[in-house]
Amino acid sequence: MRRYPCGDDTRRRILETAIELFAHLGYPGASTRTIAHRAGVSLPALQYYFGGKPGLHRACIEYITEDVRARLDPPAERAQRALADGRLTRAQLLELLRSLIKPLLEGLASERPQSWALFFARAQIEQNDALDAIHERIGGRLVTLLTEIIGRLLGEAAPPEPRVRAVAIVAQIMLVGRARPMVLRSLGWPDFAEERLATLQRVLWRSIEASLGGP
Amino acid sequence: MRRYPCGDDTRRRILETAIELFAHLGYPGASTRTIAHRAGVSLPALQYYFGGKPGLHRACIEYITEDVRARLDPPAERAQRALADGRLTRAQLLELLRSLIKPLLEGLASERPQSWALFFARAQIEQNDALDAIHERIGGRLVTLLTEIIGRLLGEAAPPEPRVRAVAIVAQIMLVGRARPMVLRSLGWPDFAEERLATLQRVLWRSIEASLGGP
DNA sequence: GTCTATAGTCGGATAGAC
DNA sequence: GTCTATCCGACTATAGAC
Repeated sequence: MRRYPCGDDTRRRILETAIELFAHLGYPGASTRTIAHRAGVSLPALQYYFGGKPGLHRACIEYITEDVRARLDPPAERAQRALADGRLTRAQLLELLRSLIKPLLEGLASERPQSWALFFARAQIEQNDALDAIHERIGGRLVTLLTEIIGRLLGEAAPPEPRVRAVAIVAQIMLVGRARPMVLRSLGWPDFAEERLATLQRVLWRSIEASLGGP
Repeated sequence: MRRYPCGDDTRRRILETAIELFAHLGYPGASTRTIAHRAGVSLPALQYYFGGKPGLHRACIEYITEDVRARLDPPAERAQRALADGRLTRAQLLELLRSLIKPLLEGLASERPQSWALFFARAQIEQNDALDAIHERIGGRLVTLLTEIIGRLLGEAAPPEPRVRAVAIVAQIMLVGRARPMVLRSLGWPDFAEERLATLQRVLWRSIEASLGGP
């Protein structure tokens, strides 16, 4: 773990600016000049802190995944313990499911200006390292947990079914972050302001619950 | 409607090459040089046929959306007529829903090499014209139809609910095309070869059906 | 109509002063 | 450690020959 004596918050500022610009302009479109300018540092500072453009991008991935992982970890551990403990009622299983889904939806939809979700979406399409990092730190564990819960909710079901359903549920939630403009257009909404987000959350949850056999 | 006396299939070849490269390298990453080279034409030919890089990209969008629209039109019109005709049983409504969803899934997942889906995904994030074209020619009508069908299936439900659910269903299906690498990794599948695609299709449909109250 | 050659712009990276 | 000034490569677009 390196220390950045004089530049710890400079580093932060560069990272957040870079995420914003990578998200809005794409990796090739966001020039190091623009990033440096908007972050209020000189061009060689990027070289100094991150070794170059690819290094900066990797650092952005780390910065984001680390944050999301931290937010997702507590409910994930709680769920894991509960599942290990033994028999759970249907209501308890649904509650576990909900506790895992809720922070994901909130985190993707409202917490950060939306740049994170866009960065996410772009990285997933453009870069392979990003995919690895996301899957390793977030996606893999989440899907495994959801699969376990769904498997119990569905009772006996052929092996791939719970996993496919878990992925489909994550997809429904991710769509808020990833396909935001398309979704807003289709819904005729201007944004995901609080009440609308709450509506979306409620409807999605009702749909998921129903797809698993109802409450 | 313009004619391209000597270059109609040249135009086609350029378009398909361009889609492939835009999809894999992104708009800024796919240089006109590379596109021209891979298509077996000279650099100025792109200028001649499409007026420049932006024009070429617009033409790609048109080429794809026109194809998808053509494939989606027959079931959409059939559904529209059926809905106008009057009372439909639950089974009939579900069958309509399925007839709209099926070509979408097949088209996105298998028909074209996957480049189309990637092009789609990129364009949706990067370009606004693409979003307009897609919504106008495909998404808007599809979501409206699904909303109508779902509204009837759900009986009385608050206004936004059927529409939100329609969008969520489209999202689940789109995920096959858009987040393909992520989905494959999460499922531990190498590809969407026939049996696996069929499994996916079956599970998704069962889940959708259940979320709307079962068969 | 289709090509070769080139102009003009902008990108990432670095050398060297402070 | 952080800056200014600069290099070199790659891109789009166009001018003009055939």
